[in-house]
Amino acid sequence: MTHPQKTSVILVDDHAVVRAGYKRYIELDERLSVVGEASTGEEAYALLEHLSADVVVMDLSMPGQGGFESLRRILNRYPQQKVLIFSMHENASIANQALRLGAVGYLTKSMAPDQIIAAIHDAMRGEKPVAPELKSALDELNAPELPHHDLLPREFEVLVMLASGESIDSISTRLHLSPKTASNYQANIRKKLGVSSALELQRYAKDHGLVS
Amino acid sequence: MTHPQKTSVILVDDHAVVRAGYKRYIELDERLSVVGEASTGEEAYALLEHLSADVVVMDLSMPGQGGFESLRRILNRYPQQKVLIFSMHENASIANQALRLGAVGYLTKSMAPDQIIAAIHDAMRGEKPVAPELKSALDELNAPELPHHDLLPREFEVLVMLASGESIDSISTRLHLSPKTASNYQANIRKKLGVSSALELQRYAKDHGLVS
DNA sequence: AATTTATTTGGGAAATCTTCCCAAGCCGCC
DNA sequence: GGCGGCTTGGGAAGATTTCCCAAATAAATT
Repeated sequence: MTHPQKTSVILVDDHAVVRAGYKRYIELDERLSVVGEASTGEEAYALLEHLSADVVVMDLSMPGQGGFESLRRILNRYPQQKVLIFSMHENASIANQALRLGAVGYLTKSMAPDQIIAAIHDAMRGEKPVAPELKSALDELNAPELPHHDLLPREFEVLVMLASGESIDSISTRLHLSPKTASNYQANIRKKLGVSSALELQRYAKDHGLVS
Repeated sequence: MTHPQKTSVILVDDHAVVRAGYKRYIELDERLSVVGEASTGEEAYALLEHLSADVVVMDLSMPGQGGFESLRRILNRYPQQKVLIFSMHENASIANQALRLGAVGYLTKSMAPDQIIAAIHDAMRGEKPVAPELKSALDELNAPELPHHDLLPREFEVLVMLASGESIDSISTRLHLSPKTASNYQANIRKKLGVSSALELQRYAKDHGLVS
């Protein structure tokens, strides 16, 4: 029997040298073919206007929020597009954000090349391949009983500001609160999360994907 | 005239798919040949016992301090070895640390493939190729009038501990100081660096490559 | 050797921040 | 209307930070 038709793939990675490696491996599988390449999210977005592909395999190489922003825009315009993130970052909270945005899977560099190929086929079959070393961390991250889930809305807001380095004074000004109130929020947040310093709080927020 | 002999290269990167890309590009240049590959620093170190190469091209892909540690060990054992760092991180302070450790150059993923090839030849010629977008930042970083250059030795030590998240208490214990003294150091450090909170201090240290 | 100079160490006192407890105002809900 | 949860901040105690200063030690200079 002749197999139906090849799965088409677009590669997005700002590293030409890396794309060459992906391509070599992907094309070792005769059921796959790389039909396009892009070196930035914007380029990928533009490319999709002219060219459709079954799967977009894309790095999230993160100069700031860049990778996420592109993912958001692509999925906004082409909600059915299967986008597989293939990131350098083995970070559950980044993976979590990407999957929430609608990526169909999240792979990491530490996976063996054939696992990556397998993941592309999995995605075509409707599965949501995730790097095995992130599976448990992801479940953990989405567990409903995490400490920060019972922060009050306002507390959460303050938490994010604190974790991104803002001072009590700046927060109280921006939120039109008395420094006293902001400080009280901080104390409550720290108690609920079980941390005792600004740096621990920042680490908590980073680990749980509340700030980048 | 027949050219002398090929420049031999060992590739070190924990991403098989990336190594494939490097290799493809490097071998497009007939004056270069990839004589070995390794997927970890340890492997590279072991490989060098059996195999010598003109240049080791190595990622610093940083699970913790891993990349630096390997670089340190390799250069300790083979001080003449030319090691070219080819990192994903366009971060001047990381580059700075690597170069101080004795790497012969620092390239980044955003460089064009032919610049990378050129850099390998540069290194063979005794030059120290550095990614152009990092040049100025590196000069900046090594400028002698940076605030942290006039910290006292002990202050510097405390700075590093503070920046990596240790509390005053933990520092005073580990350093056999009174909490009072540690706290005084903190105040002096903050004044000299012109920061006013733990997070700002951490950011300063990160930006200047004092901690990772 | 004697003297300066820089560094390390911490106390005292005041200022500032944090914590803990509590209460008033507000909003939605039954 | 009354109850409950959220937001807002005061009061007071406690802890930390800051600033100033001084003794002890080490290093450098003459």
